[in-house]
Amino acid sequence: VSAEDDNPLIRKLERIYPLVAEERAFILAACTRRVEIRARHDIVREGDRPTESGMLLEGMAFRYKILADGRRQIFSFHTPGDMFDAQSFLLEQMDHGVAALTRCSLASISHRTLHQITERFPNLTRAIWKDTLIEAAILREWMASIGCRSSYERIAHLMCEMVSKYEVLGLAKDGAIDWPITQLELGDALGMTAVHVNRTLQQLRADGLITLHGRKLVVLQWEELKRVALFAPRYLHASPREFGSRRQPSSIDSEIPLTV
Amino acid sequence: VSAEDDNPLIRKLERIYPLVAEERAFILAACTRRVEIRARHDIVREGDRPTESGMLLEGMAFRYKILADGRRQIFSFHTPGDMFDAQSFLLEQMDHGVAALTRCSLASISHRTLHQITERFPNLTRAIWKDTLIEAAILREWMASIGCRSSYERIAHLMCEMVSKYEVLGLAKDGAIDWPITQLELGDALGMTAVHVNRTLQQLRADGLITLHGRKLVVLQWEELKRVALFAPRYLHASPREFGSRRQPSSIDSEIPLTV
DNA sequence: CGGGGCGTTGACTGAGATCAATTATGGTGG
DNA sequence: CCACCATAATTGATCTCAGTCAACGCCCCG
Repeated sequence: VSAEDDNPLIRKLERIYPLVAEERAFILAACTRRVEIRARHDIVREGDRPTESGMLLEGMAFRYKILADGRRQIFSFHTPGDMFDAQSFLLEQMDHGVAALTRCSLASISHRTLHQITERFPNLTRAIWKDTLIEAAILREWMASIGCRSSYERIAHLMCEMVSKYEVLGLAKDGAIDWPITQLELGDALGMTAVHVNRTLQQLRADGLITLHGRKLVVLQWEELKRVALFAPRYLHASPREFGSRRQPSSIDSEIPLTV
Repeated sequence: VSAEDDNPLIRKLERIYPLVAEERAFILAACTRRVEIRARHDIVREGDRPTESGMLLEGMAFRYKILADGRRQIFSFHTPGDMFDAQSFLLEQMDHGVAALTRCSLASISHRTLHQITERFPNLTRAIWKDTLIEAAILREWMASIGCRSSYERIAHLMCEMVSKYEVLGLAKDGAIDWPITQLELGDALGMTAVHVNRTLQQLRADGLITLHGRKLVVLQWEELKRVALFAPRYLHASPREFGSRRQPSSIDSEIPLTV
């Protein structure tokens, strides 16, 4: 296992866009500075003008915004390999904050280095740009959840999304994933109150779709969960191959491999 | 007035990132093909694999997604100069559709040309990338609206946003702008029903904040509208200077020019 | 002048918010 | 190892904003 294979950002970029050795080496050399952030602490705040962009090595983080009167909206949950504030390279001032959901380990890339990448490595530039576009696509689906889906469907959909992300990372075992998200955070992410999140989770449990306790989510009925969530993973822009690991082989699956 | 000044995309990119003559010329040469689209017709559909990206010259368009059971979410409204599907350059398949709200006039840039831009014009690449990041920032604020704001605040906020956009384009006169959005579309954009949009609009009118009839929106009390909308325009990432055109000069305005 | 969107209104319903306790749970220091 | 505390989860009662259903008017355009 080389150092390159240990870098989750390189692994991610490779998944969405093949890189050549020189590009990998440049990235590897670029993300040197390491930082540790405690759970529930800010990584970047709205209004900041960062001079470097962070990349998640370990742990989970989320983006959020707090309105003038205190209401909070959470926009995304981030997993290792995510450049959660790549935008700060081109947009001087942060229009939202990023905080650690668990203890997080970060690497950072200076904006100066990112500038050099855009000057010298068009291929790498497209890869990182593409990554920011995928994030926007996920944001849109999330918005469709809040705007269109019932609270039951919303939670189911977020679970489908998180399990899919973890599977791509190889961090899901038989539909079981880490779930460090509190019910309050889940509410702020999906536009509902913690109380109603609680009742809806109980409904999902009662329906036998999931179990959830002690920061661990287990999906018991994947097909049914996807159905109720209206989950159509095209928006994740991951190659269909990457979803192949679900353990429910059937003749239909092999005939229509694009259907997830 | 040169041909360059007539191209709304160049004007927009210049606003967010200064260009040199060669870059302007390349863009100008690139957007040749013109298309006219009738109101309420699709420009691109979910599932399409475009080979060129469109740019709005005239009219208004919107992005949307329709869930499996017919519910629709509208994600954004686009004005002249917007590259409403720049993402299709890097994401092969459309995960959402784009449709014309009014009769639209488009120019298109082939993905081959965009590829050349990323190879040869890093500055231009950053400008277009930055534009896609601003769009994502607007998306996030929109999401905060649906997730956190009441329906009254939501509509007020969208109006603030649209007026601000039109002002930057020089298409707003004393708080009056084109408003070709039907109440049904407004509902699908803001996650509420047309009936409730109707009642909420009446409330905004009764409160003396706006008038709205015959595709024309007039803001009567800009400060009050911003206040109830919790409008904090940082997320638009336009230089504060660009909001200076509001016709309410006061001593305070000149002392604190950053306050919009 | 007639039809189809679009806007408007009223009555009723319901999903989810709010308020207020009570019960786990997990991390900490003695 | 255990008491302690803050945070998170859970439960019940009540309320309200917004959805649903249905009807009707208006206006533009063919």
